[in-house]
Amino acid sequence: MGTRGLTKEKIVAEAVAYIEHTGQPTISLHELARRLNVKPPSLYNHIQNTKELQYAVFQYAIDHLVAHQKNAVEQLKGDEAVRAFSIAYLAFAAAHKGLYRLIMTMPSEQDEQAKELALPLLELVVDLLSSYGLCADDIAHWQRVLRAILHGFLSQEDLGYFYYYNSIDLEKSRELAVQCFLDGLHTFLNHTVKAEQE
Amino acid sequence: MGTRGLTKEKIVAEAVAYIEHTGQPTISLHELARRLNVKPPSLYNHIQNTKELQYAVFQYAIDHLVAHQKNAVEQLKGDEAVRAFSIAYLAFAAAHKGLYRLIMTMPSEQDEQAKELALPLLELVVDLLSSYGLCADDIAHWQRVLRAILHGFLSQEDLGYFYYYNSIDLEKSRELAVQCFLDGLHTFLNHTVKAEQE
DNA sequence: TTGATAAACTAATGCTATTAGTTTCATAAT
DNA sequence: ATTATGAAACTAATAGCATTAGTTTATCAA
Repeated sequence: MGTRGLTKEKIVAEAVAYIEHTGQPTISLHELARRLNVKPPSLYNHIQNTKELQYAVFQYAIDHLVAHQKNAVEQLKGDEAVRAFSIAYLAFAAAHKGLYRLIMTMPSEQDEQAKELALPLLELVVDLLSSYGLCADDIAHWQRVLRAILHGFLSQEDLGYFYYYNSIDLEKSRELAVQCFLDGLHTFLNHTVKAEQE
Repeated sequence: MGTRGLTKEKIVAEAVAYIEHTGQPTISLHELARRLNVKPPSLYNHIQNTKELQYAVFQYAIDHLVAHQKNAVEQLKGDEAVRAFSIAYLAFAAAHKGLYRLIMTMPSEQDEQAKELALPLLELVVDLLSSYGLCADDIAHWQRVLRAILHGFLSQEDLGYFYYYNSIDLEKSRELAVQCFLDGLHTFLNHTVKAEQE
């Protein structure tokens, strides 16, 4: 009993390890305590509640996703950057199922704190689209579209909605989805340019 | 005590009413029993477990969404149909937050039963894209893309990921997303036609 | 050596779902 | 009319979850 070198960092690390291993986005305090050789209430000496733990893991997930994405688009611009970003994004979700599931279930409309934590991801996509010469508003719009496509694809996949037509190549669908975004963006840019010339 | 005219239908109806009212995708048996003036274990005379209840509500949600969508695209074809479908889809999610949340959290990769129930929705989108002259495989791909965009948009919105740049018109983003899909599809069709002519 | 503090503990509460075993009521058969 | 059966309610109990209150222990500084 007494002091055992438990810290918030170790708790979060163990939670992350579990989530990475199982693919589930959460872990119960019971299971977490068991793995740390401690009784559940002891965890409350280091964390406020499960919410705070979730925030910490969410933070970790976002940080890693953002680092992963930054690395993927380094030195790239335009379509090439968008393509690299998309491929990396989808790959991250596949490699870290539990973490991505957390990212895609965690925040809620009212939860300001969680949304703050997710800001870096948004900024990254804004940067990604900055080389197309769009105005700030349009960057905001297209940022939403790109994220909707990528996230929507992953979400449907995860939910099993793409299970039907199983035989049909998922990889090709993904490429088409990304190409669709680029073609849609190009068409928009052409129209915008034309409109400005008149 | 004794018999009170409780049925599975009434239970499901009450669960649906709660979900529609609160916007939450689930209801606890405790709350459900309370609303039906019954003790929680009594519900087990009519349902197997919460899973079965969820299936029933999910079924209801899918049926209504499909009916709503069928009605929206009646008589329409091509881009007009896609646009009407998209607008109606997004409107349904807004009007039935709880039901759509259930649709977007319920099935899981391993749950064959839930995925069966969702099939009509898939078929609807396949029909929607049937007038473009795509081959079966390409319909399957583009069906995925359209659903990814619509669902991804709703999901991000619901999660609060579009909260930033709050001032920027959500409605316009939605229109851009749908237009993006159509432009992407048109570009794809042009390329396909060209390839066939060579 | 002592005393304060941090960090563990036990015990208990209250929320879930669920099961076992019991009672009651309505209906069908005598 | 009476009785018996089965459906549908009940009570009581179990088990898993988060959480709180109150208690003990170990470490570290005075």
